[in-house]
Amino acid sequence: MNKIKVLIAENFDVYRHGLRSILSEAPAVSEVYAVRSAKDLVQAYKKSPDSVCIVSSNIEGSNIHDLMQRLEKVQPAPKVIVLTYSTDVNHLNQSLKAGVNGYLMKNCTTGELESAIKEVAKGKQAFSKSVSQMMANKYVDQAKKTGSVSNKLTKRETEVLKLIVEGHTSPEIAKMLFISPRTVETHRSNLMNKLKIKNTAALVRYALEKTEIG
Amino acid sequence: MNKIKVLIAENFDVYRHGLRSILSEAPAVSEVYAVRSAKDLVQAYKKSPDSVCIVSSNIEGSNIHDLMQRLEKVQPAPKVIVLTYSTDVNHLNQSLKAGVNGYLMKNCTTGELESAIKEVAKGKQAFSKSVSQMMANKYVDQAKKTGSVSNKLTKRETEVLKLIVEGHTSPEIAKMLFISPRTVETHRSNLMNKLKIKNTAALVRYALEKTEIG
DNA sequence: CAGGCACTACGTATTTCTACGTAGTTAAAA
DNA sequence: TTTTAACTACGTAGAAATACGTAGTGCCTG
Repeated sequence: MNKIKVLIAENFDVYRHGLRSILSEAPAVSEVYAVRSAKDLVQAYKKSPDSVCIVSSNIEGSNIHDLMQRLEKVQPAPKVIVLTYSTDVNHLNQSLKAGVNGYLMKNCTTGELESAIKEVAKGKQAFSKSVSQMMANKYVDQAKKTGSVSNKLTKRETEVLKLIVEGHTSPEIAKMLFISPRTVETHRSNLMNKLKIKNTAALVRYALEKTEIG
Repeated sequence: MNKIKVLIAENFDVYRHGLRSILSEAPAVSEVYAVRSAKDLVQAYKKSPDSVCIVSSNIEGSNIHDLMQRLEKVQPAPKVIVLTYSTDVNHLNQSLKAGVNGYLMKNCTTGELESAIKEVAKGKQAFSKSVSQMMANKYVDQAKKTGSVSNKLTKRETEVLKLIVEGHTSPEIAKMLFISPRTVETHRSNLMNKLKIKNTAALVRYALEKTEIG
């Protein structure tokens, strides 16, 4: 197997230095190039489209989805590993949807990082332990929920939920959204039915812990 | 001014490498030594008690308070900068109480890191912009709250709040705590008065975002 | 076009929550 | 010892939330 070229895109100084330092010493890696922004990454990728890209979840200048599209214009199947700082489930989902090949937590070990790069270079996928455990748990959770997998909320429901989380009562929300208080309560009702939740407290907790609200 | 010795304590590989890489290149720094755990840090500190310590907020093997005490046994006024990954206000408060000299966010720049080390080496304090901004905001918030600074909750109140967050109603909580439902409502009432909060939703949000509950 | 989904709205009844009080006991602090 | 704080408990009243329905309109899709 040929040695692997790696492109790092990370706008935080310390972390970028850390990645470069570790990967420079990795035997499987031949070249390491580090940039700060999404724009620079795309530029660099044009010059060496056979690289494995390591991208920070909070990369400056783009979200993962757009970044992937830009990379795909250069080369149809870019190899991208996302490194994340948070345990935000939404971000993971978005990244997977965007088609990334790996997803590691910021606190991964040198070993995890290296093996992930090797796997992705081979065309496989790579997830850090905590991420794959989390995915497994979610899968079980979903299955438990009577099989109905997509408990996605509608726009309006999300809107209402957001206002509930912000501490507004139903009448207040009604005024804000220019709808009837009853309608707000219908939305509350539907939210709770969908989420198998029985009161406001649990609803707020759900929103803060399992959605991008908050 | 003499060059500064730096001790790094960070259990995450990438970040530790990053710090070492950056500080090795810093002109003001003469020596850099990096360890993984609190225990190792104390050991290393005994050998060079004139070092500035850079400690990860999630350092393995100790909390900040105990770590500071251990360092103080070696040398009465250890110079410690905490690097944090989160925006957790509680952790900041605990760190300040423990007597650390600096507090930086993980996403600080190379410049911020270097100048913080210089400041702390001089015996001054150093906080990253976001941290000092946040402290300023909190100060204003506190001032607004009619001067009453300590809005700490009692044990019982914390207990009740926890159960509210878990989605239990007042009657349920009453049964769990073997007290009257009215008493639970009194606690709710007191909680909301203390926190200037007007309903359950805001209470849950407060608990999840600003306390260790959840 | 028919069917499904989202959004809207209402009725009724019950439960829970919130506001604003009072007050006894106990344990710790001044 | 006096005082303070915490925990307990209750009354009354009104506001809000929850449970259980029904139903019209618009939009998109098969």
